[in-house]
Amino acid sequence: MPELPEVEIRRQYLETSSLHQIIANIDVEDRKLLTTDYTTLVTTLAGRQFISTHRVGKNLFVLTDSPDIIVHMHFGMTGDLEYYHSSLDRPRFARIVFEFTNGFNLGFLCPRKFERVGLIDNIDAFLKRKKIGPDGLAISVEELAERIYQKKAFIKPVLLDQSIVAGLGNWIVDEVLFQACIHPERHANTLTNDQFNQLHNAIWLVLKTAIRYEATYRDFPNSFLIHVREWDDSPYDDVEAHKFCPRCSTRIERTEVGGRTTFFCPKEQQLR
DNA sequence: AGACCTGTTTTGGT
DNA sequence: GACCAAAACAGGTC
Repeated sequence: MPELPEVEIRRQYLETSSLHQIIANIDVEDRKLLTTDYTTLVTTLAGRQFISTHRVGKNLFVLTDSPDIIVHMHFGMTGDLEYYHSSLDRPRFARIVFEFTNGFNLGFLCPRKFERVGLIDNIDAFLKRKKIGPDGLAISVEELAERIYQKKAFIKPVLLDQSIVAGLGNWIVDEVLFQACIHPERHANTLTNDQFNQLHNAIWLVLKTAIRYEATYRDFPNSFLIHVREWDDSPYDDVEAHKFCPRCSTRIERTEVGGRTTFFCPKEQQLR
């Protein structure tokens, strides 16, 4: 699921594959995926080239050779990028394709159509309008504490809220709370200073680890909770082994918090 | 008013 | 073949 680490990897991918090539056309299979009118998108971008990238949370911005023409990409839950040459190699679900004059293409893959692409003219204005908070890797402990401290809701939905801190999705929040030993239903305004520090460290650890392993979950350290998720292609034969806490061997609980599937260790992540 | 919570959207994989 | 997963936003409640 493209959360901050996956979007960072896609950013690096786009940066190494698709800069400094002139855009000839954009092929769009389903216009619902666009947040900008199709004709405007094509006429604005034709003849231009991508020159750099920027990421905030799960949002990828691709800057062009015109300062106020920026492509915004959001990868939804299954979005991906693939750079390819021949149209015969067009990947499945490449519903938006940036065609370059050199014959290469950048495909934006959208299997579930939860993805969005559009033009913006100013990144800061966009972030403000969308109420996107500081990036998970850029936020300081003080800033994090300040923002969480005033919320009364459960800590899990608070961490999922992109206006508090940007880039954390469902599995990352579970992992962060596990690493910080905080119960997902702990009320945000009851956290101690120690816990804010643990939370900040955990966010850093989880995001950095995910980026280092290019978000390939099975490669993550054994100390990670993520291995209990069934969609982790287990490298081990005994799938049952993954249903237990990697630190204390207690059976991991699966519940719903704020309408989202939640995994946690009932022994190490207790309320109060 | 504002904080919080729930429902809807979308489709492929199981 | 029904059901689940996900993020963001709309709409609801108190």
